[in-house]
Amino acid sequence: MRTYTTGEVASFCGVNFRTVIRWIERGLLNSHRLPGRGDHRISEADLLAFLRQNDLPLPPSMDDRNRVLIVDDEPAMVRSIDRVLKRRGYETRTASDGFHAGKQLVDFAPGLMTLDLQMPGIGGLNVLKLIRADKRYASLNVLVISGLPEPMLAEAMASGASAVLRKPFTDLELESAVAALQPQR
Amino acid sequence: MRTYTTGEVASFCGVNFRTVIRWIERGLLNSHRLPGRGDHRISEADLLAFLRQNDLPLPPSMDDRNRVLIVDDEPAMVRSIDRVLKRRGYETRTASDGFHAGKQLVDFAPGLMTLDLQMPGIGGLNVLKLIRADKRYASLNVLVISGLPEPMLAEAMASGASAVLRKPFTDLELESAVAALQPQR
DNA sequence: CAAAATTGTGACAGGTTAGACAGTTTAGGC
DNA sequence: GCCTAAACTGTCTAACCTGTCACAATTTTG
Repeated sequence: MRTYTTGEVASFCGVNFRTVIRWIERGLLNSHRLPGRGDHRISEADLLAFLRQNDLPLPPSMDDRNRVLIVDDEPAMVRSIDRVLKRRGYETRTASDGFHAGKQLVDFAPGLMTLDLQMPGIGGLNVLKLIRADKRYASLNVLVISGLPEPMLAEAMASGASAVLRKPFTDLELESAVAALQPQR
Repeated sequence: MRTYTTGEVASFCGVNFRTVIRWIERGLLNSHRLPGRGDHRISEADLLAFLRQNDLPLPPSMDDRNRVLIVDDEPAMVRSIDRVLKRRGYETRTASDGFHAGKQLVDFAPGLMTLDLQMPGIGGLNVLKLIRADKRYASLNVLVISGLPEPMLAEAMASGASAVLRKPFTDLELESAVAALQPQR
């Protein structure tokens, strides 16, 4: 389960971290503390409870589990992945080029992105590297899907892929690859 | 997303903070409240909706007319445009590929985008078409900048460019092209 | 047309807390 | 193992909240 620091909670709520600590001291928000400096760590569940209790808006990043962004330039492949994931209850969006991928990434705020390495133009590996260079997408899972040989897949893992899936794959293999990446909250 | 306090909204609108609270109480302006003292926090979207609804002027930081996104794959050209526009008081960001352009478009929410047609990968014309296919960017001005021959520029206009600027151009030509596109609100 | 009622805004007071600052320590990244 | 960004504590100030009142502008009524 993910935990948040006081600073993260503070920025979610648009307040100073000092205020978050006061909420904790007053018992409004649960936390546990690290030895050492006594850092607070707030579990996602506690934060969610607090936000709901006070009618505060959820940070979009906390609701992203259900959203999958499918990035692939072959329409047939997009449709195939889309069908499988929709059937499993995921909310999906698709992008078939780097521009759309970047746009959807911010707009849609997916929790998971499936990424074909053979993208026209920018290339899937570069998209992956750009994402990993941006802290805000640190928690985004990227499932690289490709028919390229093993060394390329290994490079993708080295560049920050959360997992890779070799083409061709069965529906079941896709489903389990995606399920394996779902954070257990 | 940024949030504002009643005091900030009050100073934007030139009224007493007490009045802002009354607007909220009357349901004219949405807000959520913090535990503790019960401070109001107004999201940028809610504030924007309220200001538009009542024909109030936008604070400069929320006014997208001040923001220009420069999209060009040649670093020298980017710097040149950037320098001219910064000097005129615009807030600028740059992108040198489709992916970044898409990301900045959502993140930065510019009022104007300068776009080079010869982009690596996706191609500027396609970027333009994608933008025009998205209703949310209907009010975004796109200034196409290119050294390509007339027929291509005409095609850009047909694809939704707000204006075109032929390379090479002088600083003054750029300034007036940008100024001509500023909507008079 | 004038007086009265209504409505909206600002001002003041009293209570409470969020934010800023300074000084210190450490968790996390390389 | 080192370095930096980010966390902690304590304190003070500024900002926010509520309630009430006065005043001005607008609308209604006589």
